[in-house]
Amino acid sequence: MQEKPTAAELEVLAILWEMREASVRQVHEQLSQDKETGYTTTLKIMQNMHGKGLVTRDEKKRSHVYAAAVSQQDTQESLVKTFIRKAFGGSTNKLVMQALGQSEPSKEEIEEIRAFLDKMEKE
Amino acid sequence: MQEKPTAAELEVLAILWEMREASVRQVHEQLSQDKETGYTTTLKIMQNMHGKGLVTRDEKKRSHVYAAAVSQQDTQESLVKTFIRKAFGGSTNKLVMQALGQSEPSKEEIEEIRAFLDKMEKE
DNA sequence: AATTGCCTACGAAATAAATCGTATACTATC
DNA sequence: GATAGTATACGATTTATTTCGTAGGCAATT
Repeated sequence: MQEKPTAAELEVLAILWEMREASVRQVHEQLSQDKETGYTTTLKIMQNMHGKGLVTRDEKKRSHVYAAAVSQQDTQESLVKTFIRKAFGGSTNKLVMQALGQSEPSKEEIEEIRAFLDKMEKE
Repeated sequence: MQEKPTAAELEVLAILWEMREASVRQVHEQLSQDKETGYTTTLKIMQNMHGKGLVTRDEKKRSHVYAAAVSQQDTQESLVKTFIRKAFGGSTNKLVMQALGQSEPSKEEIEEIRAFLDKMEKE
């Protein structure tokens, strides 16, 4: 089973899922649009992630090329599972209703959920 | 705005929301059903929470009586908001579908969500 | 009044996570 | 081949969180 990413690691994963692959420099440039942070901090986090197996890296080039080693799907699944357990006593429906209730969804978004429910029910 | 509870603090809050009010001893007995932990650890966490304003306490009795000072609703709202932003790039629908998709909801649970959507749409 | 048991307070240690300074290496260009 | 620019490695520091030992107080029982 994969190691659970920390908050900082998750930010890096989000960027890698988006870009498919990237150097530390590229990731850092993305990151620093949102927050003030040093280059070596980003580097260290990505090195840690490599140690944990959360990312792969290609060391052929001088500046290593990183890519996510865990899928967004699997990671989100694991995060949601933990979150439901810790914050909603294990009730998925409570989380879902809380989330929908506070988000003021548009008609289209509501329709999307309905369609999803219909599809689930068929299986 | 309320301080965001840490993981350990959230466990205590969950118990206080359930019990309405409780001594450290009572909370600790609940907690230690799930995990091995020392009494003074629970005590310290609850003292910290008092310092942060997450709980109130009545010191009249020798063993103080604690109660949650933040509502379950508000706390979950804030946790969900942060979680959607960090783990789902801000998309409530993605979270909702991920959660439903992995939970194998029963017919009743699906109906509950449908009813909730209907109700939301009316408002 | 001494003993026992349970309580709070408090500081400090242990653990986890994030941050960054500095050393060192590679590469292109002058 | 010296210099400038950019890379990685790595240890140390900082910050946040969790854990718990120990001291001192109060109250019931002997």
